[in-house]
Amino acid sequence: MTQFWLVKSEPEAFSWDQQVENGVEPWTGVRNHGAKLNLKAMKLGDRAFFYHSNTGKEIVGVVEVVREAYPDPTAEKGDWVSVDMKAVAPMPQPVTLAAIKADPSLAELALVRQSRLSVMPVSPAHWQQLCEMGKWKT
DNA sequence: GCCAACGTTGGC
DNA sequence: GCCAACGTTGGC
Repeated sequence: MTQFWLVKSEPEAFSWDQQVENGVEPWTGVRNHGAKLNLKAMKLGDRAFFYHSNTGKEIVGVVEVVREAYPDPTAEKGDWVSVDMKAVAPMPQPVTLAAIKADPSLAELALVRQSRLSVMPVSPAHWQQLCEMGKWKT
């Protein structure tokens, strides 16, 4: 069964434009145990919102998992993992954090509740709602 | 094993 | 630039 996620990146470090340009890109550098567990739970074909933190603060696109968890090549020690993500398409209309926070039905979203978590699950209901807000065409 | 100090992330 | 949240480190 396909699951849904949200991954964050500071656009100064790695932006949606770079993801689109590269096509498939390893998602490395996660150094938080909660986020690591989420990476490990990702399956081929799962989709994730690509969120720009810090600058932008909005969901800008959708990516798909094309390789499941493997040891993070950028980790010098510890058993951190990476997955490979492929750009699917940009959000026709980016969904801002402000819009998410303004909607009471999204108050349970981990993005709102745990602002520091960089990889988090999104429930199917929330996924659908966020897609509608972003004018996502399925 | 507890807890204070400190560092990092991310929103404002 | 500030501050809240929270993870990590180190003394006891």
